[in-house]
Amino acid sequence: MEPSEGITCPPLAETFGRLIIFSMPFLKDLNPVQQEAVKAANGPVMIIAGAGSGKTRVLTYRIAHLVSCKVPPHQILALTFTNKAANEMKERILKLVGKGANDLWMGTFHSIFARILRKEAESVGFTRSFTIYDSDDSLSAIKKCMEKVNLSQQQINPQLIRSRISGAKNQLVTSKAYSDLAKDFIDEKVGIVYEEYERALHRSNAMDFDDLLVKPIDLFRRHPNILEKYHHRFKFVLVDEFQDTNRAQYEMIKLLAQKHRNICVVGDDAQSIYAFRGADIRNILDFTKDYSDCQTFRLEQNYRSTKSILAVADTLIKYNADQLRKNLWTANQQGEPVVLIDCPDDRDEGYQITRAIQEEILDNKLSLKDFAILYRTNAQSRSIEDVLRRSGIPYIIVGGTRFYERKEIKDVLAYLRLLVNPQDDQSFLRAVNYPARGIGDTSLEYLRKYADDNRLTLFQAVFSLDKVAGLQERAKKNLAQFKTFVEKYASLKAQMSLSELARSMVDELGILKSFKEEGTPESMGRWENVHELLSAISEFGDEHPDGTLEAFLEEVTLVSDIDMWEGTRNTVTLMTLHASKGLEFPIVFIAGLEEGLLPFYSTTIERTELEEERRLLYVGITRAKSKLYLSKARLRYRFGEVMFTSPSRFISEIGEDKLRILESATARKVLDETSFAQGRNGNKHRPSQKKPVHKEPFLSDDAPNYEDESQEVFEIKQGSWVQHEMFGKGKVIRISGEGESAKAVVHFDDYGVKNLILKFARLRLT
DNA sequence: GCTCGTCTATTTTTT
DNA sequence: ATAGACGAGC
Repeated sequence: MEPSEGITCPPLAETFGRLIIFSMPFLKDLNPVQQEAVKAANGPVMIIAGAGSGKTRVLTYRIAHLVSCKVPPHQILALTFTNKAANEMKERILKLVGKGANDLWMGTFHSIFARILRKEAESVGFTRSFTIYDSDDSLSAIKKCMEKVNLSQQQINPQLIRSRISGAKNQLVTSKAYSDLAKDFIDEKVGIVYEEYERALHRSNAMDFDDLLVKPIDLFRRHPNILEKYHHRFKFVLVDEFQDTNRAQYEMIKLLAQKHRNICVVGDDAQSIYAFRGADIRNILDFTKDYSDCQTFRLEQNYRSTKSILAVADTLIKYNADQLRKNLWTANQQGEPVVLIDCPDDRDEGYQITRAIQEEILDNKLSLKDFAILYRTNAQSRSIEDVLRRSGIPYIIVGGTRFYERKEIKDVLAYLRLLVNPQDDQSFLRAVNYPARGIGDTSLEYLRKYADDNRLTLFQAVFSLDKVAGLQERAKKNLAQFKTFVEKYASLKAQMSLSELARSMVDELGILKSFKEEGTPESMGRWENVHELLSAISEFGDEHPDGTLEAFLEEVTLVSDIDMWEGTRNTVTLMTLHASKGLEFPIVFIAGLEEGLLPFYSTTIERTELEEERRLLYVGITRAKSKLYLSKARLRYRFGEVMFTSPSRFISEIGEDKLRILESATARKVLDETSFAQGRNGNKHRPSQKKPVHKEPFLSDDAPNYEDESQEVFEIKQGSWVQHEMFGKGKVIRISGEGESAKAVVHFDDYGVKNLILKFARLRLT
């Protein structure tokens, strides 16, 4: 190993002490271990950071420390898991060290290496305008490859093939090696498809997500001079969420850091929740072997949660056999007990959560953005949404059907992608007959045959239509028109702004018009989505005045759901447990603690998978700052059928002594509009003899808030103009019911018609 | 080649 | 429950 050239104020250990005092007054904000972790600038460092232990703070201060020690920011590479994490960190560093932070190389593995690959594309046999295929694109490419090698989708599920290929890539197994190693029928076939798939990608000048990690490793191994260049460039490498790295990512880090050995990884084995995607906890263990001189720091003080919450988390995670020694503790208050709400069904679960939110808001002066509702599967959001919507509680959902994966969006993007890279066969297939141009499967089959025989891409094949056997004259004409269309906009690309280009193209395609003409609610939704895409493009143009179409497309393919969530709007947030990683909320609900759902399983479950489910719940629990609610339903609709459920094993692992259990059998009746009035006669829903945690302003006469609000409620009638906290101004169309169960149908100027329960909606007259 | 109707899987989790 | 895939008929 050569001596590090990264630091211009050597020897570090001696000078740092003084430097810090003058240039880093902010070190005071750190506890002793955190300070040590920040100051250990040279050599390999591993930081085991428990949940809420100030991990991000240590990472940002560490980088700020390097910068204040005269390390040029562009020599620092920080790899994160989401764009959101990268941006947040960058902002925090900006505050600490000023503008220089803009030169940091900070981003997700995928975006950083996409950037490097664009620069070096030629060396791996691609051009710099290569397309990035998302999992959807890979899947359809794989289907095409299966057709080509005469493998029917009935024989092997294409999804299975995709996940095998992806798994192989994560382990750095090439298609050749895969085929050579194949032992059984399925693996043999996967190997064949894998090889074909690689050829297809290459021909299309496209890479899938996994390639963004694999190709750079290839590049560095084959071209030591290029690796040398990046060694020179990145003298300090930091990796966040190290527990979620896979084999390929680990190799990559190793390659990049092998010269200077200034590698710092931060992670928490207890929060590893992406093993299903190839993340390998062994990376944490291997790190200490590969870097035997590494310094290890353990951040064990939790600054986020109450003692009650942490005790629940700790009890649970102890059931995992695979874990590193760690002792998470907090100096925070004991706090309120963790609540488990036991509900008759999933609809009631939604009611109970909604009700608890309303109580918390009234009792503790909290606002909507203080609440998060977490669940295992996206499908669970529906029953909760229904109740929130009817109660007039604004909410936002992170995830679900991703915006950029919607069909209409991908259709438009396919055109934009073709303008950049006409060789992209997947985009070609998507665009060529949308909107319908009379180019059907048969014609495309002829075209594909010709392209295959002559080793051309589909777009290249369109240049010699006369040589394509079988094509009807009409199909030829239509294909030629399509070609002209793409070429026209490809050449306009240089002359128009991004948003002008997209707008005029969408216009000429008549996409918006046809959605509007169709007029169904679905097509109007699509119309809105395409509009939103166009505004996203304009916005991108405004933010990056010289941003290219390539850059926009790349950003769009590499965003995650959580990246788009700002967390600033005053609404309740709903998301999956996975998406919640790295976030925190004063009050957290985790719904659906039932066997099969959390832990999730369909048939059997391996121990390792079970442990991952446990970690997943652990992640959810440790998001909560002051109060945590768990909930379960005895009946749940799944696959459109009512299913009996049994309580999650995690509940008994946590132990009932650590939980306050609320039985909601009668609460449902209380909330039901028809019987609401009787509900106030001491129809308490808590069987517990303990004092209820909260007053029950909605159920008892002594609730002052209710009196206050009812005054307003009385004046709201049909035709009134009202103001809602979230929906803004609107006009009351109809009032139904009376007293506490009175409901209003309101037409809001900006949000359309909403059905609200007056008591909860907090409408004001305008 | 297109459209309508039926059938099917889909409900893990994601860059 | 629902959207996408697939097949039959126009």
